[in-house]
Amino acid sequence: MTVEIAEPRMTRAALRILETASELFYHRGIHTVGVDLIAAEAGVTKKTIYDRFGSKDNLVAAYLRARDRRWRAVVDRHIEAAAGPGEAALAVFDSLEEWRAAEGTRGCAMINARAEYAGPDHPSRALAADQKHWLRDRFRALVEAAGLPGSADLAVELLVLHEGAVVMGDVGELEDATALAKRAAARLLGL
Amino acid sequence: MTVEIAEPRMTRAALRILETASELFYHRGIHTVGVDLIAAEAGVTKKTIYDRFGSKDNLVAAYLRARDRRWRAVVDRHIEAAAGPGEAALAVFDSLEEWRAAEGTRGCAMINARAEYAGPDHPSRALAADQKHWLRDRFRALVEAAGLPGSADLAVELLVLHEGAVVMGDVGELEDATALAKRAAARLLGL
DNA sequence: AGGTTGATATACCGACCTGTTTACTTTTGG
DNA sequence: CCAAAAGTAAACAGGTCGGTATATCAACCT
Repeated sequence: MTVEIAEPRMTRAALRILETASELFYHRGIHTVGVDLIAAEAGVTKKTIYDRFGSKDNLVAAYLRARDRRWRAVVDRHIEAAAGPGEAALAVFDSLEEWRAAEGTRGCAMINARAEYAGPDHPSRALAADQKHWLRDRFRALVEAAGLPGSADLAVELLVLHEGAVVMGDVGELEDATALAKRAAARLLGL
Repeated sequence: MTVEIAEPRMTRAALRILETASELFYHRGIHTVGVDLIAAEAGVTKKTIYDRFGSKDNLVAAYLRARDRRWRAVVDRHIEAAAGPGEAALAVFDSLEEWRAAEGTRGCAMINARAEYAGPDHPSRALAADQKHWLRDRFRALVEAAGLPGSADLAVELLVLHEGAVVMGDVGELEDATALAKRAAARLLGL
């Protein structure tokens, strides 16, 4: 159930558009950021945006997809750098801290996009499901490799902890939520 | 740090407005629901809405506040019905299932509102912080009453689990996420 | 009885937002 | 070298949305 969207031709201007749109969308929300603002901020005309991306919706989808790709790369890097499968599962929580330090603390872009576009047809729905399933499968593979029983359930538990940490890192000034989530994950894994 | 908003006079029409607005806001998102739609759906004119609530922002704040009150009542009922403090902490996860069965599965209204209104001044920010702090404090009191050490950290861990369960109950077709979160909470509590 | 209050009905305004169009200039690759 | 592709510039179209104005009607409470 992978999600496919027609990839626009990524010219230099298109890259600049995507970068600034990503910044604006994530930090200010999608519906509050107009195409005109993106054009002005990227030093580009609206025509170029519509020539490259066709519609704001397509630009939003491209933003979510690109961000997802970058995030998965960060997670994978932390997993591969870990000493063993158990440590790798915990390292995912470290990747969250690194990701947040670099990207900001406005929660999960997928979840936020879902909140803005409630309809069942918007790409953000499928993209978010994809992303969460991907992380759950990563957790499951690691838990299995660690030789722990009940890997399917345990993977979902880790996923829930992770998503909770993502949310609570934004709301309510609980900066140590991620560290505590990691500690809780370790106890759940018996480490 | 409680949040105060001028309470509008809750006439019968105002109640109908608030009810239908709550339904629409939660299930379709806030910015996609126009004031005209709310008026039509509630069988009320726009003037009545503005006479009662003054602005859409005020209506949104009233929606979030009312929903928060109802939710806290459900949680408290489950806590009070539990046999002991440990069971009460776990019962919060049962209250989530009841709440979701009655209200739907579009995640936390506060978090969703925060996603739509990114600005630091919007009431949803303070309201969400309030709500999460309230639940954390409930958890902390219960963990303390159960005589468990490290109650402050444990409370945050339970809160993270809870918020993760709220999110994952919506995204990614993981219906058992809440039950698994409860199981994980039990293990973290040593129950 | 009558004035205050709540509500209806309807038209309207200004701002904003997505998307298009036309005409012109720059870049770039075969 | 030159044509195709990419981008600039600026105006405009069509629609939506939050909010206001005016005039009218019905209920309620001293």
